[in-house]
Amino acid sequence: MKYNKSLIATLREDPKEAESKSHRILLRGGFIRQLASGIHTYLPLGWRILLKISSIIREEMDRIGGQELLMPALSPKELWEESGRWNEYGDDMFRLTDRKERDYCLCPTHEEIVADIARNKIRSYRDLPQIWYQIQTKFRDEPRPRFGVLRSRQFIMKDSYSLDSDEQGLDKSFNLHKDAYMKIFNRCGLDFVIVEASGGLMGTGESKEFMALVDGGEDQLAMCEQCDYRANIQIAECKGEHKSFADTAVEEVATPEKRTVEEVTQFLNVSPQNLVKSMFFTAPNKEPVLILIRGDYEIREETITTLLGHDYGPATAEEIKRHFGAEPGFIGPVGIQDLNIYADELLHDAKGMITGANRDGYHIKGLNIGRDVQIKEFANLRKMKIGDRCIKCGGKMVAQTALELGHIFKLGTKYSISLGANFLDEKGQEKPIIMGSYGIGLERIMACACEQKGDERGAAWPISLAPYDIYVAILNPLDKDVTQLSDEVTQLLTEAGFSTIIDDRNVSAGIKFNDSDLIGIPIRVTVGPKGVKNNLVDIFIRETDERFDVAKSEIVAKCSDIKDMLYRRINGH
RNA sequence: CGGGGCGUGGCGCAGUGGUUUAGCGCGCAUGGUUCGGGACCAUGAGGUCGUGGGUUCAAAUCCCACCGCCCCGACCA
Repeated sequence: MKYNKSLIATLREDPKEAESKSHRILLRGGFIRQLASGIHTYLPLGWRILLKISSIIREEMDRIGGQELLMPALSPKELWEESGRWNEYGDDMFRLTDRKERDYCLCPTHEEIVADIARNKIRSYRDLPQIWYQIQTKFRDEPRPRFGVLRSRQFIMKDSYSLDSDEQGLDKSFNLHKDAYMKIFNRCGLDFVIVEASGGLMGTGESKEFMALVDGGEDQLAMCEQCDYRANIQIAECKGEHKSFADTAVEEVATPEKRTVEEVTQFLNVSPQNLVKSMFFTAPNKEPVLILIRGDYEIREETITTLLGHDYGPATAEEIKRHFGAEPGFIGPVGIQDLNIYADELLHDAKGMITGANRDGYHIKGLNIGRDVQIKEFANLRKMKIGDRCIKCGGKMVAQTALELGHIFKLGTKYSISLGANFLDEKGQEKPIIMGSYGIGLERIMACACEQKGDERGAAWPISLAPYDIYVAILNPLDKDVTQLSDEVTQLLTEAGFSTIIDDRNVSAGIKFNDSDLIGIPIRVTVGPKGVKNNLVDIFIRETDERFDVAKSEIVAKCSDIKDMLYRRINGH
């Protein structure tokens, strides 16, 4: 590949829209180009990286028996109505209408389509298990695309689906994927951890996320300092301390305009632990509920989903006023008869608490949960705070930002039941297929490699992902001796199986060096007038900053050694 | 959706009512001199100043509306 005629366009200055490290590198290096918010072109360099990633994924998916297929990106509404997700997905789903006024979506994921294939093709337990996968473009109308390719509205995903006849089969498929994913991310040269995760819209079964530790990632991980407990902070559980105060009678106290925990604690000169937050949750066509959390905690929304279902959300101020006769900030559980009340387990037996009085401008003191409130269920409803104790070992919990690379779910029968994807078991009984769903974000692997391996000079691709193995810098392409040597060198390297990009531009040396650093090609071979007299070239390793003078006859051997060394570094994980 | 910022040749920016042809750096084109960490000289091409409306003798510049993009938050496989 000759640079001179290529569609490689590096930018001399940082594009102003890029703030995160990976976004800056990808844009400056000419790997991607934005077309609209959250929508990108993958330019030749970026696309070659994505192709490298794809082939690693293919190899590992094929190794666990996955069969590649390609489902359409466009899907009719009916399938999504069968599963209920036509409504559940809401504004995150791109929708469109055809000329006959039929509704379609651009698929954000493909469980429905898989279930549809399965209900037609799978008849018997003898047809199971199956693993189907595709590498395909997904569409999600994210409320806020950001960080370039990290959260975008159109992105490439490897999604696979397992079909099994029983739970043991699902466990096996799940673990096969877990192992394959570890191999994939290791081969891509990334540092990652596996954490407990939330299923979100996918379902409520077991799920794990593959998280890359990066500064400024979108997700937060909760990690125990002592043991190996790691979880997405959204679902991390923790041990908390029970607190109780003096057991007194309920008493109203004026708290004019004091609505938030902070305002009330300051006004009454108490600690947040002394407060009970009352949160009103509603869902369309379902009974609203009241959730009680101690003042020093936030609600763990995952619990709402698992406890109540994900159509529940915080009520509007209007709904609160209508139900409680008071404004948000002044509502409480006392005297509430018509609602199911759930309380965090730390409030069990709590006495002498402060909460809203259901009267504007007033709170009540002396709340005794056991005495004054009818609790339907106590549960762990609170979000972990840094410094809480580990649920497993009691160690101290810390937080770290991370980037989600992949996610594996045990779906169970959610989609097979709603879409009627059944099979006949050994006894001739009809049963729903047990499904799993597994995703990897390809662009995220690319961006993550920039975050973890890149530096102020630009990208430094792991050899397994690099768009080219070797950057041949021709320092003076007008010098016949130099071009003759570089032609010979390039031919030797190509014949030895290296992919090369040849910088034959008639520009100054500094530009070539800087571009090769920015583009992040692992090995650079410099052919210039200095070495040409002695048939010497300069070989430079981007990742380690090592430099060697090498005779023409040794170039291929040296580059092979370096390539092997770079692969060993990756596998040394 | 709330808060903040930005929109001027390909990129980064200046200009914020009146030297009538809107500037600067980079890039691009042509010719020449250079050539080991972002060279130099000369000549040249390229802009409905996001869009629409308004104010004014006069608008990139002031006012209104809309659109787009970025950041923080909300939300989120």
